[in-house]
Amino acid sequence: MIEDVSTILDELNDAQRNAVCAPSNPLLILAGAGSGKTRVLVHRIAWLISAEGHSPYSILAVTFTNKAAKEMRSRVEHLLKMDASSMWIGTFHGIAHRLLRAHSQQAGLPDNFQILDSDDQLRLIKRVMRELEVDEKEWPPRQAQWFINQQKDEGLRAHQGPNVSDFFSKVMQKIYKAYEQACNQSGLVDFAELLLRALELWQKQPALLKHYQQRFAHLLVDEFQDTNKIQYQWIKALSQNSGNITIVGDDDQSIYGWRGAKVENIHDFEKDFQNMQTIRLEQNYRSTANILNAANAVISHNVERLGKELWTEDKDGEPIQVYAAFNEQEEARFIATRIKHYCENDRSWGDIAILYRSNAQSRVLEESLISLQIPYRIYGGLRFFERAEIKDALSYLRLIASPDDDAAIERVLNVPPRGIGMKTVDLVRARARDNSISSWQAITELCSDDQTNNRIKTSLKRFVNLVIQLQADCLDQGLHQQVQVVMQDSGLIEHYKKGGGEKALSRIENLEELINACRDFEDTDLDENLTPLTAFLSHAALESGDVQASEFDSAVQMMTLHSAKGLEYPLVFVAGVEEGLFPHSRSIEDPLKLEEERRLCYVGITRAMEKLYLCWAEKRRIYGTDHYHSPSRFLQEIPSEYVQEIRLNAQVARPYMHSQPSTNDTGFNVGQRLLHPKFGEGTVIHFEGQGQQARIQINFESVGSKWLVLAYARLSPC
DNA sequence: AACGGGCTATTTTTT
DNA sequence: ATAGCCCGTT
Repeated sequence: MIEDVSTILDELNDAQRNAVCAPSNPLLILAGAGSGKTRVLVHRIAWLISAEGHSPYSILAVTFTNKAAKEMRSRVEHLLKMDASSMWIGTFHGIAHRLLRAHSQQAGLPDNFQILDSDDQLRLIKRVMRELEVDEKEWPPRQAQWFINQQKDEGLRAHQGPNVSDFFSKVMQKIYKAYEQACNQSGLVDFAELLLRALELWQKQPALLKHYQQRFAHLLVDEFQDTNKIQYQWIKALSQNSGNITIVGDDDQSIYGWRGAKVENIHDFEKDFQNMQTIRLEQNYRSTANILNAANAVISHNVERLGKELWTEDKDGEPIQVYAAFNEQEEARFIATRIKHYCENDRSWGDIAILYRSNAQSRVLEESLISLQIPYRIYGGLRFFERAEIKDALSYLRLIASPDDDAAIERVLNVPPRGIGMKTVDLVRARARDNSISSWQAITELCSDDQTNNRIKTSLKRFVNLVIQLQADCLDQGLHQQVQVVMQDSGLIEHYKKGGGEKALSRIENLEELINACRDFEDTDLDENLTPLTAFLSHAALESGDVQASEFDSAVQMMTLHSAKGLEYPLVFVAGVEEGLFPHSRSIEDPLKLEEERRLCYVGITRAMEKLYLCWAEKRRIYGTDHYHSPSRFLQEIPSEYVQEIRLNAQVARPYMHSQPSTNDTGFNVGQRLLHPKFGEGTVIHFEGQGQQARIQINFESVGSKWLVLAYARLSPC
């Protein structure tokens, strides 16, 4: 504990200080990018404890990602020089999980419930659909998954259903119902369910709610603009009485509307909580003035804003470099070359980030980096606990914890292959469905049923015995021994070894890594209410874990704009700043989605501390076909005084401001507006062929895109 | 059970 | 372009 509380306020600016020691009333901190948001949150926690004398136990701090939670915890510990491990700092899901474990009975859950990640969830949905005989071609399981999660995010149970009862909703609803039943049958809880159950716990158990309202006298919520309906309701229920709630957010950085986040929650907060105070953090400590001004200019084109303008005491810095490339290869080559030069001047690879709108863009960039021997690290992709071999091993562990876990059974019933084919699996499923029992129970029944074919019986019995044997062998074992036993005796290791080649090798390595992960876990937090195994399984599902492998090597960081939120780099490249890609073509039509794209652009720009490159390519190959794009409107929204254009390639002899893409012998240009006597106005998007054979592709407002033979089409510019 | 051909979808992602 | 997935064949 620190004696002199004023140290908490040292080195804060006025706004930050006001936020840190604001009275315990509803407090909204509108914190712009790079304005010291986390800092304020951490210092406010410290203030509550040290200056106001509140117990650390009375504080609940909620974040969205495990990374943010970890960082907050360690910074609180650092600032207060105390152990914060007993404090409740965690993700929404993590905290919901903890509550549900503590009150599983009252939440209507079995005490050994398991968590389904989205992959598990999809598999289960597929299975349910097959049982309902819903055609997967016609009704993509992904869509059903999306529907179910969306319903849950809105707080709707399967029986409540959407107001509209069109055919689509009816089918989806049917799947939702069956899925819900399957989850309950097997004691399975998906991510959205964690949140929904946690909310229902408040609603159904007023006494319990009251207890936690008193317990958590101070609630702090990070990245509030990302909360969905359920999360907000949960927060509200917990803190509305006391009003001791601090939320930190930035409506300009709301980029997850597409997955249920509601910026409107910030507005509702104002209505729902009396005496709310708003504090704006507008001084930016990250970027040069040029970068900041550009970001401000872009975001000012949005209508839906609470209003906030970042400023800095920093110097102007270098102008923002806008590079027009001929195609994506050239763009990539340019970026790689610039990186090479930058690092010759004693800068580290790790100071650099390449950001892009969609993951598909990473490939070309990667190739260029490789050819110039630049080390890089790509974010995204499969994480450790999502790898197939890991999930197989975890499924066996889940069966030890609870054999009724259908999702786990489905996964490993025939992995490694033990002669349980589709036919047998169908038999099991049918039995389970008809008798409303779990797959495990169905298998046991089939094994003792004289009707069952002997061959089938033998293979099923082998599986049953295996699981029972594993359970027995693991009984008094430590966690990592359990994993070891399971992997050996289930034949998983053997199975993957047989695969041969590079892939098999890395799989084995991963499985060995799993044992290490268990060892590490054993040394750390063991929840007294849970068996180590259950705790570990939950940990695996809730913290799927970044690939940490290359984290310590200095490498150029490549990631999507979305995953760059919260990070900062001295040098940032944004690749593919083109209409149709960024803003994405699927967002261009809808003004709300377009604003979200613009916020994404704002996030991208504000990642840069010293130097920013915005790159676009005139021609880009997407899904195997060439597309001609004009420079993104976001580029044009940056006043030219902050920008410097780079044109190395003589072929692109055109300033980005006035888009006038590639000419060819037709006399028309890509991007040009044309009038057709029948189809009306449209934009040229493509050419093909020359002379009499020349064809032109035009995106008409009335009929969409069409290929026309130039010699016959009576086109006129407009 | 393993392989291969044809078909399809393909923004963003955490938990 | 390409990866995943289904279905048919070996």
